[in-house]
Amino acid sequence: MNHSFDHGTIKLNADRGIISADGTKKARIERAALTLFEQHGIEHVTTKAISSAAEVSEGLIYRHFNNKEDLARTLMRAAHDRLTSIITETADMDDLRSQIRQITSRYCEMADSDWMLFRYHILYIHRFPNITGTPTDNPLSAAKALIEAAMARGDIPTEDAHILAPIALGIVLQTAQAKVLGFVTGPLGDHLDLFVRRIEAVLDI
Amino acid sequence: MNHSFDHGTIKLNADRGIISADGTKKARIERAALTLFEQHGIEHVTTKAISSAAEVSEGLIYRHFNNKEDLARTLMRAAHDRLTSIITETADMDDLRSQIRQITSRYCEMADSDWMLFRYHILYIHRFPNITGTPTDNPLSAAKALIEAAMARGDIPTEDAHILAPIALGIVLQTAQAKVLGFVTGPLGDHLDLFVRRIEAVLDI
DNA sequence: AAAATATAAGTGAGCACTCACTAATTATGA
DNA sequence: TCATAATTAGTGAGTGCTCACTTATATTTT
Repeated sequence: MNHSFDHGTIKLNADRGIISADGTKKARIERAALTLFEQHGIEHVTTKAISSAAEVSEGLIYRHFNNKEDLARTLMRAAHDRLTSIITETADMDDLRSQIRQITSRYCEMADSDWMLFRYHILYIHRFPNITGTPTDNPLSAAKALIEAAMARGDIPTEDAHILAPIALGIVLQTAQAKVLGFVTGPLGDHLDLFVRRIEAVLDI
Repeated sequence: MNHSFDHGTIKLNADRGIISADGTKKARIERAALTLFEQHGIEHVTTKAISSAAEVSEGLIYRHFNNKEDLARTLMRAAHDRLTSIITETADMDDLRSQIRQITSRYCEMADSDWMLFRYHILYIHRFPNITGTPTDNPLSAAKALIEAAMARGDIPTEDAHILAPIALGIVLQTAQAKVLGFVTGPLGDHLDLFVRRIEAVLDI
C-alpha cells in the first residue's frame, strides 16, 4: 500500500540506508556525509561537497533529510543507538565479569570495524544534547544501571554509580580519544585484556 | 627603545588579556568569545556577537587577532598549556602517589574554578590538532613520561604506558565529560578521593 | 499518465573581514 | 613645559562571497 504518510516532513519508501553501505543513494549520501563530517567537522562541510562525494544531486539530500542538521543528527543517532544497545544487550547476563568482557569486546570491535562512525560519535556527540529518546537511553545510563545491579547483588562494593559509570566506560573511551588525537595507533582490540583488567580494578571486583 | 617590530602580523603593547579577566578590552574580547564558543560552538558564533558581548567594535577583534580562528586557537592554547603544566610541575616529586594526588587535585580545581575554559578544552580540543609546540608538550605525553619514570623506579609494574596514560587521565576527564553531557552535576572536587583511589587502581600501585 | 525519483540552475540571507577614519596615548625636540 | 609629530587603540558601515535551501524541469517506475 505504501501510503507514504509523511509526518509533516519528508519520508520515503520505508527507509534504507542508515549507514549500512547498501547501494541506495540515500546510503551513499549518509556515507559521504559521515566521511566528510568526521574528517573536516560538520560546519565546514557543504551540502555541495556531500552531493559530489556521493555522486548525487544536491537536491536529493533534501528529499531524504529535512536539512543538513537532520542528516548529521541521523548519523549520530545511529552511532548512539549502537553503543547503547551494546550495553543493554548484556543486561540479562547475571555475572558482571562476563558483562564487562562482552561490552568491552564489542566496543572495541565497533571502533575497529567502523572507526569513522565511532570517531564521529566521540567528536560531535556534544553537539546533540537531546539525541536520546528517553533520558535513560544512552550508554552512561545503561552502564550505571548495570553497575547498580551488581552492587545490589553484592558483587562489588557499594559506591557512587553515577561516577563509576563514566570512569568504567572511560577506560575504553579515553583510549579511543587518545587515538583520535593521534597519541595511540593501531586497533583498540589489541588491548582488550588490559581494558578488562582495568575496568575490573576501578569497579573493585 | 621599542622598535615595535611587528612579525608581519599584529602585535601590540606586550600582551595583556589571555583569559585572565583584567579590564583590558582584549581580555573582554577573549572572555566573551570563550563564553559564546563554549555555549554555542565556535562556528555558530559570529564576530558580531562577540563584539557585542564584549562591548567593543567588531574591528577591534582584528586588531588583536588575525581572524576568528586565531582567537579560538589562542583560547585553546591557554587551556592546553595550563593543563600540561599541572602535570609537568610535579615531575620533580619522586613519589608517584604524591604526584597523582596533586595532579588530580589541581585538575579538579581548574575544572571547578574555570569550568568554562575546561569545558571549552574538552569540547573543541580536537579542532586544533597542532595546538602543541613540541610533540611532547601536551597532557598525555607528560602523563606518559611520569608513568614511565615510575615504572623505571619499580614503583609500579611495567606495562604499556602509552595506553595507561590516557586511562589514568581519563578517570577525571571522563567524569568531566559526563558533566558536560549533564550526566554528572556538582564540583569534580567532591570526588577527589575516589578519583585518586581509582587512578592508583589502574596503575596498580 | 500519474507518481516517485532525480537533477541542475538558481537565490538571497548571513557572515567574516576590510577600510577609511577618529580618538587617545606616547615620543620627540625646541 | 608645551607644541608637534608619530604611534597605537578603537570604530562601524560597507562588501563580496559562500552556502543552505528552493524551484522548475527531466527521467524513471508502476
